[in-house]
Amino acid sequence: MTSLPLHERIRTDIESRILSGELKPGDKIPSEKELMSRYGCARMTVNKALSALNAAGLLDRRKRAGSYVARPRTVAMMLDVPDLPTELARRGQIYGFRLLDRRISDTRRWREIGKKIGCEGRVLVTHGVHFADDVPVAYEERLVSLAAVPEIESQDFANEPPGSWLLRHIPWTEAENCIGATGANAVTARALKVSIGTPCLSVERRTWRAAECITFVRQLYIAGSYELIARFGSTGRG
Amino acid sequence: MTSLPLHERIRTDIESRILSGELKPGDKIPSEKELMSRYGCARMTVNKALSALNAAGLLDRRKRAGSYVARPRTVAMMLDVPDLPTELARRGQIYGFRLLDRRISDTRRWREIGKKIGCEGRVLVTHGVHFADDVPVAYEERLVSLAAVPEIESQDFANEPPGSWLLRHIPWTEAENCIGATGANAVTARALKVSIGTPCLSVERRTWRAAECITFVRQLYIAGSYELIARFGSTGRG
DNA sequence: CAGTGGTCTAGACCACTGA
DNA sequence: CAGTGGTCTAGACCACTGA
Repeated sequence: MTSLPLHERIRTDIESRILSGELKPGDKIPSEKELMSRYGCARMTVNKALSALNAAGLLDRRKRAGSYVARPRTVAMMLDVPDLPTELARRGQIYGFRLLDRRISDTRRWREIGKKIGCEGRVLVTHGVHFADDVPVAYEERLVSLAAVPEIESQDFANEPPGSWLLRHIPWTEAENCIGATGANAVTARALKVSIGTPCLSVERRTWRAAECITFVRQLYIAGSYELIARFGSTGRG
Repeated sequence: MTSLPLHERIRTDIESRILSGELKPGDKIPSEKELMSRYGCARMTVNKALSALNAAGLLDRRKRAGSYVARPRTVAMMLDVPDLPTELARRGQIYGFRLLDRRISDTRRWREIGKKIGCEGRVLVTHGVHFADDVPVAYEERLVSLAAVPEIESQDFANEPPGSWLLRHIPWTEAENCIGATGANAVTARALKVSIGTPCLSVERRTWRAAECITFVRQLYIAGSYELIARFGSTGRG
């Protein structure tokens, strides 16, 4: 039981009153001045605690009016998007990747490539299959902007799939995932060694670094082989 | 061009050097003392900027050693989990719900119910179908703990599906989603008016309020009818 | 106009930990 | 042991905005 810093104790104190329902949405929180005297500390310390609760979406703070318990919003959950090799290693399975196809395209010739990745220029296009213990689990199509990541042109992905290479080398600032379901088509069914129409979890992700698009990836996971976990909760401060 | 607070300017200044690649993973950031004199400000101001970058995962800070540009990590994304009626209204579609089945079970008799919801006692069990413009989009099985939500026993869900009723009445503090794909079975295929084996997006969610389990829901969305969006980015501070 | 939160200062003490 | 970051203080000025 290591003693928490004071601003953390103030934060969790108020947080637990909100989560327990003792403080309801719309209720007023005491002003910083009042909390100063209640906790016997400087205003900066109270401010740090309330600012954190504000950033976490639990409080609405307005000048002159004060701090109020926020109404619950359209809830956003934390979705863990692990690297597949890392995830399989955690499960004790052996990861493998087979590159099926690797070429360089140009969005000026192939319009649909530009639509997928969302930018113009030369693009590295790869297709491959992820394996767990030599059994196919996912088919992957990936586009990488060579304007943003010129170094990737010299990679052969013999030891490491493109996604893991990117994760290790290229910092990114924004990403968007689109998650759905689909049936395997002729190409993906053959690559995954399943029959056409087999249900698959589809994850499409676009990644940017400071407004410059880096990569688009579409992964198809055979139903049952892989699941995404999303959590919401006060315990999520790893 | 409203002038940003100083700590924000320091933050974005360093952030942009990291994102541009000028500062690479592992590079050392000047100490707070040095940044104080460089920006001509107090240490608290520099600290606020660096702490924010640390919280955002862009810096690793260690005592005595200093602050270093972090290696990009496996990142957790924000997953929007909207209420289905709300989401369809946003798209301009008419929402409908048909209750297929409603009964009360007890986990002491039906063990598999207790395993799903993760608690003991009397449980309201419903099955239903969500419609968009009178077309089925999702099949739903829901369990609600009557110990946690006794009021729900008197609801008939004629005007509102159980999920929306819960969202409006019961605050929750923790939730876990499990997202996968599956093929429709005989029961769900008939309810959704699709053929058996049709790919579906499966979303299972358990919800708790301060360690007390509230509800378990499993929804099957017909492939293509619904997608989940998850985002990550510095712009996500709505 | 008066109370609130946002920001900032110029100090301070401390725990930690790598040189 | 010396430099670093974590925390905290006791002030201050200010912009904002609802009573």
